[in-house]
Amino acid sequence: MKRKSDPPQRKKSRPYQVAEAIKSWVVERGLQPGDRLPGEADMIARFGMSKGTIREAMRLLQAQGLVETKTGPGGGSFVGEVSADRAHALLANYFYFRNVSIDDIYQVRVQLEPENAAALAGRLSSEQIQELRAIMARYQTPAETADEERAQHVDSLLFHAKLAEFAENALLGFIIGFLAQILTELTVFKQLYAEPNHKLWREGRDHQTNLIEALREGDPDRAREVMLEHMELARRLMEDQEAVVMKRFIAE
Amino acid sequence: MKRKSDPPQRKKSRPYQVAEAIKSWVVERGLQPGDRLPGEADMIARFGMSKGTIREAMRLLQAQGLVETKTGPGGGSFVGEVSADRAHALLANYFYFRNVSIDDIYQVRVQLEPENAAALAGRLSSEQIQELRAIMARYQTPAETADEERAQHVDSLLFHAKLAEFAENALLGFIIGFLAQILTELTVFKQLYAEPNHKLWREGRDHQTNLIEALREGDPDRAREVMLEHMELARRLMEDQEAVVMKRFIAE
DNA sequence: TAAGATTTGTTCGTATGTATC
DNA sequence: GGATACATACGAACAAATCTT
Repeated sequence: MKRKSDPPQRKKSRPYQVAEAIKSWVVERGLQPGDRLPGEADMIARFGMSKGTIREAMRLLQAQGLVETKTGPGGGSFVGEVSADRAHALLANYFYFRNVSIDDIYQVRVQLEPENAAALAGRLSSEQIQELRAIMARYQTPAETADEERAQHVDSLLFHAKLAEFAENALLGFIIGFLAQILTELTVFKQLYAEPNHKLWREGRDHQTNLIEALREGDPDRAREVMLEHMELARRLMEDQEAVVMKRFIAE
Repeated sequence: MKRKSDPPQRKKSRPYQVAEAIKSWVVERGLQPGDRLPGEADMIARFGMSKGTIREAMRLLQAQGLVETKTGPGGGSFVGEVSADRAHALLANYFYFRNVSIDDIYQVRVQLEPENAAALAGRLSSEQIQELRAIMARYQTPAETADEERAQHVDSLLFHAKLAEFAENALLGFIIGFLAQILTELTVFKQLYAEPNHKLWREGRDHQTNLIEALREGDPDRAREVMLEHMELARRLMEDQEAVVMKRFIAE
């Protein structure tokens, strides 16, 4: 398919082979998160390789979030479920050497956030609505200092992260959550949102209030509409900010 | 922020600490892909740790695609750029234990593919247009067998992957490429697209022909429109297929 | 082609750390 | 607190890959 003339294709290292074998093993047996994997000694015997090699293999899997290990009796390696945070971090690495502008992020957000809002209309429990209100409450009073301003922006991104968490479509939810995460880091570490524009910011809060209403009443069209306005507003707010990009490595 | 009462928080393993240190080192010095990292012997001296520990640290970084190593003279560890394929694979792991239906995928595609098409209108070189045509050429003749049918569907997904590759918005491009990748794997390994519907399929090809025209002429609105129709058609084609989800582990 | 130099890859034996009972 | 079971870490030697001459 995509090979020219069977290029070099170096032999894969043994830890790598072991890691692949373990993954296949997990898939074939349909193991679930928390299920136990063979211990070190066991693997040394099974694969006929040294302890170091086996350990390196486990590190490969650990870095991907696929296994977790514990020491002590009853310890060992277990199948792990990749957390959203870890997946965010691994994905952020991909963009580290690539240029992604704020506007690039909003180009995606404008498309997906309204869709998520619409899909959520009428499907949130009163507890979930309550959670959203609780987050909103944190930025009802006007910010006085630049630090407060930043904190409020982070909270408003948390609002979107919550909506992402509530999404039934895990794919849609992940992407939105990832974007909120990136914007949060940019807000905290860079001087994003440097110049507050209070009028526009108040408009933004009104959007969220209206959005919660639409979600509660189960009006998908209105939820989509409100969120779209909200995104377009935010995008305008960010207009000057450009070229500031994702420059970070995995946190975990 | 999110801690209850400073929970256990076990001490991090040494390889993990070393990996973190190396990442910071790369970030602080602004190292670029291909840049050389200290050799094993050097690190053993710097960190005052054993060879095995250092090697495990490198494996952690390797699994994330952040470093590459080569043996022999002039070999060693180098800063690596995370490839799209690797990022796809790492991300797919996140969805392994989560339910993502075909329709979930299309809910995102319907929003993003038209946007990408519009953004690309009038910005493709004639070489790029040629590449797209070359791919399309592969499925102009009606498929006779089920295998041919599948191969054609894979090629048509390659068409979308190419558009993703051409995207100037790396974020948008990545997501679209990821979805094309997932659908390709589902097509190849599961019996997705099992029942060919020739009439709808021909419509799909016409869409792509029209799309190329719109891209060449630099008509974003038409490009968006055509792609949207194309997506809605594809979504309808997949209507019956549901619950088939991402069940696989990392490939490379 | 072949030998030597350089750097990562692998092994084994031993010792230490850590959590459970 | 002590015994147990497990991962974690060290060090020295050897193997394999690859570049240079």
